Amino acid sequence: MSPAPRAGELRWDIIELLFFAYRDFVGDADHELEAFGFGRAHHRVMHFVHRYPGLKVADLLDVLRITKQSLGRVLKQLLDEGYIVQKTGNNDRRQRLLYATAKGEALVGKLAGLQTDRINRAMQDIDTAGQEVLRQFLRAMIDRDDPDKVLETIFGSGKKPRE
Amino acid sequence: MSPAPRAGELRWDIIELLFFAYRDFVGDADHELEAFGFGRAHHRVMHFVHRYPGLKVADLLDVLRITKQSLGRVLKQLLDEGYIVQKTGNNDRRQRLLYATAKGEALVGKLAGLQTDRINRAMQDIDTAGQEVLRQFLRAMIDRDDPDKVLETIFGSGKKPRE
DNA sequence: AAGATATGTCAACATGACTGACATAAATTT
DNA sequence: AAATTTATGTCAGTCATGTTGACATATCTT
Repeated sequence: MSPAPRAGELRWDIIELLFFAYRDFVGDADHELEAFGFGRAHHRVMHFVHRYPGLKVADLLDVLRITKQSLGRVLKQLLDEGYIVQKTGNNDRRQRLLYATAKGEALVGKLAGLQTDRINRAMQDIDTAGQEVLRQFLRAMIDRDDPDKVLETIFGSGKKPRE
Repeated sequence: MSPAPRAGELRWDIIELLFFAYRDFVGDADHELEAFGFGRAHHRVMHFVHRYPGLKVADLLDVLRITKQSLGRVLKQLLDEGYIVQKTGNNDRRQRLLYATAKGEALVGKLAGLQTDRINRAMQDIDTAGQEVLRQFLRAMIDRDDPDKVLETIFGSGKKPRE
């Protein structure tokens, strides 16, 4: 009845640190995106298309976990403005494989640069072993049931999509 | 020894891990919130009111970095449904100090329990030193210029707001 | 008494989610 | 060959949560 759930056991500190850390982490990109008239949705699409060239629309929907209607608007803008191109699939001509253009790569790189600066700053006093603990933690925070194509790459072979 | 990236290299791996880890982390709460007809906005408000009892409305606006109009709708629902109560400030009777009710604490505790389960799972193979590295990293990811009242508490004295 | 501050509220609007329905082209199955 | 399924795109409407601007009220400060 009186729940008093597990008063001493709750990880309030980590929960809060994750909130603030992620807020400021995405804030770096948000600021820059304004200048382009884009939002977070555009960033996420650009990021994964750049990192996993030739991604199918269906794969992207899986990764982002949004509906095709929602993706449609954002993707259309990125196509119209020349940040992404589509190529018809070789085996299956219904598929539209997605690739970042040079313009798209430049944008994604700029945003990743800002976020990398923050990460490097936060890691500067952490040795190599500590950095590996960090990766281990972040990977273990991610659901592994029903992984999408990107997570399969991240977890499956350790093979990296780009250098 | 994973090669520490040379200057100029981008931290694609960490950027991506943060995206997926945070998505699944907040996903735990999102799912549960649906049953209450609430969203993330309600969760954030409940969390900080619970953790920092007697928080002023203005402080909450600072922490959440949203406008009072946006907060207003969410806060009104939480007040109407009895998850939060307001008390007039002692020194300054214009202030409305916010407190979680038992009902509110139960909800926040439940959500924190779900997230704590995930954190514990992710930390199970990490020793105490590693866990401290983790906290250090997350703290270093947060902007420290212009800290709000909550961040002052987190950074300022190390004094914890609750057990 | 006048002004500043803390809060609340009305109205309008933007973004990025959602559901449901339907269209087209291409692949697959019968 | 015809029927069905799949991959994608699109129209229309809704919802949640953010925004700006204007204004009201109570209370504190000067």
